[in-house]
Amino acid sequence: LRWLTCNNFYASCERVFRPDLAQRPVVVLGNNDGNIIARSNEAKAIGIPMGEALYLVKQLVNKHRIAVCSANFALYGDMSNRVMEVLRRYTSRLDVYSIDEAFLDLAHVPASAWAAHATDAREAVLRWTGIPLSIGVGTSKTLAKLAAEHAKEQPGNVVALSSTEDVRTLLAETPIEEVWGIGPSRAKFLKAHGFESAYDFAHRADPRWIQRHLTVVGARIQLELQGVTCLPFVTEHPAKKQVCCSRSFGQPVTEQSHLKEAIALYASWAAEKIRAQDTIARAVTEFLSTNSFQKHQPQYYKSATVTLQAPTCDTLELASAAVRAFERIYIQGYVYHKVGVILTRITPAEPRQLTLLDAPDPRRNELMRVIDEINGKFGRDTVRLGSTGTDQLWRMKQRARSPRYTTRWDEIAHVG
DNA sequence: TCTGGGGTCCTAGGACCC
DNA sequence: TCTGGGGTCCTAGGACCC
Repeated sequence: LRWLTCNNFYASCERVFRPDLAQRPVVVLGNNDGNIIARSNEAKAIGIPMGEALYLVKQLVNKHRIAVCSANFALYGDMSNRVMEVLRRYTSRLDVYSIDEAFLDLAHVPASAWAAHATDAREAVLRWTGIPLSIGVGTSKTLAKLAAEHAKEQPGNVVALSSTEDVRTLLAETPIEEVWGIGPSRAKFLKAHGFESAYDFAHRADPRWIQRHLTVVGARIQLELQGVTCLPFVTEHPAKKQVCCSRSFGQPVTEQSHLKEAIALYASWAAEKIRAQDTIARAVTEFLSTNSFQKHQPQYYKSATVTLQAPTCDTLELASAAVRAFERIYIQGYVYHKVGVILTRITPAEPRQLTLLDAPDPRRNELMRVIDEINGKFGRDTVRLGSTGTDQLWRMKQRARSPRYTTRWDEIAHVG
């Protein structure tokens, strides 16, 4: 098994089309340009913390001439697809874990050739996409991932755990909280019982005791660290069981009509997502909240769920259900910061459970198909519900988004 | 002035079925 | 004296991931 991680993926994507950024530290901001969600190595070295609010590090940004980019997920998603396509040449089975990580099945490669094979793949991806990778090789997903993390600091960015001695050394120098699946809560618990390193956990902890206190999840992590595969290799990802669309507003919102516009828009996006995976949803949850960072202001968070008579992927039905849920929980007088729509109880579009009394209108399916086709061709929201508003003053801010170089003809890179 | 947006899995408990 | 032994579906909350 081999684990791959793209290095500082979002920052690397920005650099592919902006060679002038190669010599400068780069940070990428989350939606609304609020906080930092990706940093180049140089930005990390300067001491910009992950997740930090931009305004709190403004002085460092100015002092070191750090390039600041708004998030451009259309670009990152497309670059990710390109990286994965190159990787498919180096394995018969690819498990795409996230936008910037994947597992390759290396069953056909002997341990002695792991490092050379990984270096070949790394060079091909760099040459053909411009994206640098770190690669770790191990006999379980958890070990491969640990090796890849370690590879970020090694020259060549490749680490192969080819012998039990390699594994033992790496585990011994890895603090328990750096193991995949051990978060703050489990790390605290394990340390309180004297297990400080990944090695302690893998070889000194009693499996029955782990099962009792950390459930089967903890038991699997321990076996994985011992080199025993417990996590499945996933080449076909099943449809999402839950789909969420939410954004914080570009400015504080008090008008009920503006909240409804945002809810209708997010419900429309969520509906598009479930149609894209050929599914329908039966339950619609709507939530709204004030800004929890504004501690002096009155706070309110609430969610409500509407269950539909029959599951659907129809934008009009889902948007209307979301607004109904909203009307049950909305209270006038608060300054709102965010709303979101979550679709659950998702099932395949066929076979479909109908209601006893209403026959579905086939024209609605056709309408959705046409809307998706138009928006796919001419860009998101080219056709949308009137209830999503006209001026949309509440929309998020993105002051410095790079062009969508690879997915929009009118934003393609110019040379010369 | 200013603080992201998505997901998954596991367990326990309730309601219900034969 | 004694009162079964399996299941499913759903939800909420916790923990974790990128």
